[in-house]
Amino acid sequence: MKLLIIDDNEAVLRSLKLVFTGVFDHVVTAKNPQLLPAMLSAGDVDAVLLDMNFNTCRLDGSDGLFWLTRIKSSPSAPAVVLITAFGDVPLAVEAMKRGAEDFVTKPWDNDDLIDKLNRAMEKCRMKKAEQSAVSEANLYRERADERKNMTLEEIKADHINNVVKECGGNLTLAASRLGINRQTLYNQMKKPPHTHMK
Amino acid sequence: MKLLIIDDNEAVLRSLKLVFTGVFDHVVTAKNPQLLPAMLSAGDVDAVLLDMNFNTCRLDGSDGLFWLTRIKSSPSAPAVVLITAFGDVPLAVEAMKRGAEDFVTKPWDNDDLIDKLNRAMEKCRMKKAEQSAVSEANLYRERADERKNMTLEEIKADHINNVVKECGGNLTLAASRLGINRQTLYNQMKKPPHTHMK
DNA sequence: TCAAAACGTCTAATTTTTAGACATCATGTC
DNA sequence: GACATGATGTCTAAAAATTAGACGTTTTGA
Repeated sequence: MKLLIIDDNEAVLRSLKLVFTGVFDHVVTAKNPQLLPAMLSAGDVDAVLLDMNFNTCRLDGSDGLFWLTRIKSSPSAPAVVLITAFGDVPLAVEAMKRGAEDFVTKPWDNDDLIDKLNRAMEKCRMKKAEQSAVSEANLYRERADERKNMTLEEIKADHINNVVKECGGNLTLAASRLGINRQTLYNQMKKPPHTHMK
Repeated sequence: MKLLIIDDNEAVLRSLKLVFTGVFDHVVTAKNPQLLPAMLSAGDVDAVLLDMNFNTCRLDGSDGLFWLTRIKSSPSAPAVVLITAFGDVPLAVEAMKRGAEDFVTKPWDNDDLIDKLNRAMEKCRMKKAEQSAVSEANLYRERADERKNMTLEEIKADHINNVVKECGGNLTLAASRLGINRQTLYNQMKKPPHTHMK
């Protein structure tokens, strides 16, 4: 498990790092989010604990929202927990709308923060699992659409392939499952990909 | 468009109703959420504007969270926007986690609130559309699983049925699409549902 | 090591598919 | 309404595919 902690206050950074050392295998800290894209590109970050204010002129959290959106733009994005000293309700709501898993205010409680990070990662895993289930299901939908324009010969060849694969190459079993003669199965498999008879 | 407004303060209720009359076709108000399940059962509510505190002894919003969860337990749940005078960040975050589309604090701005309701409904529509797309795609996945255990004869019959349906019953066209002789298509369709040859 | 199962191949009988032809029926276009 | 175009239902005879069964060899698993 790898955690990225981004906060412009060095004392906070040290303190947070201490909290999470032992909880995460790797804890990486950074004083500003400029290097975030590079750090995420490796794809091995499981969670990001992100402060909302970096630009001392802007304490409205828009920096944090910007980087949150940036992090969450990837489908393999890590869990993101936002942390801020100047948090108000509208900011928290906006952050949640943009996909943050949690939003906490300083000062924080160590155990509570650990708990929130764990839950955030779990939630993020769930979201990803759901998303991949969706894309997988969509593949099936696309296949069904393609089937509509297939010739009977192609459908047969396709199904034969599937069943043979399912039977681990056992042609006798596959023929039995398909309800056809073993010889016929041989013939069908000997055919070149697209043979238009006559 | 139908809006449900739940708030224990009658003055607030009247005021909110005024705001949304003209924006929604129907605006129904209630002083407490006890009747919510009954009001939602008709299924014609598009949005709920829900106050977080009804029990005067408990101002932590737990009542609101309870009812939020209750409303969102149905797959056809309406959009929910929470409104509270005692809102803090943790409560707002928890509400968003539980599926609220938005969370606003009193006092409110009329135009802003209208805007938030509209966006909430749009968001809710998007969620539902996504959800129904998922279930539809899952149907296709199930069909593909069933196909695995089908006989070649059954697969052929199934595909023939689909293509014929696709061609609106035009057998000549269907035969052409299937890449088979018209006569053959007649023969296949004349077969009783399950004929195991010989 | 040994038996059961799978493989590859063959044959001859059976069944299916095919192209083509033909008259009839529906379609919609002028 | 007349007419052309395309779909339908049916037939034939040739071509092609499928079938059960058989046989020796190879794999597999106990």
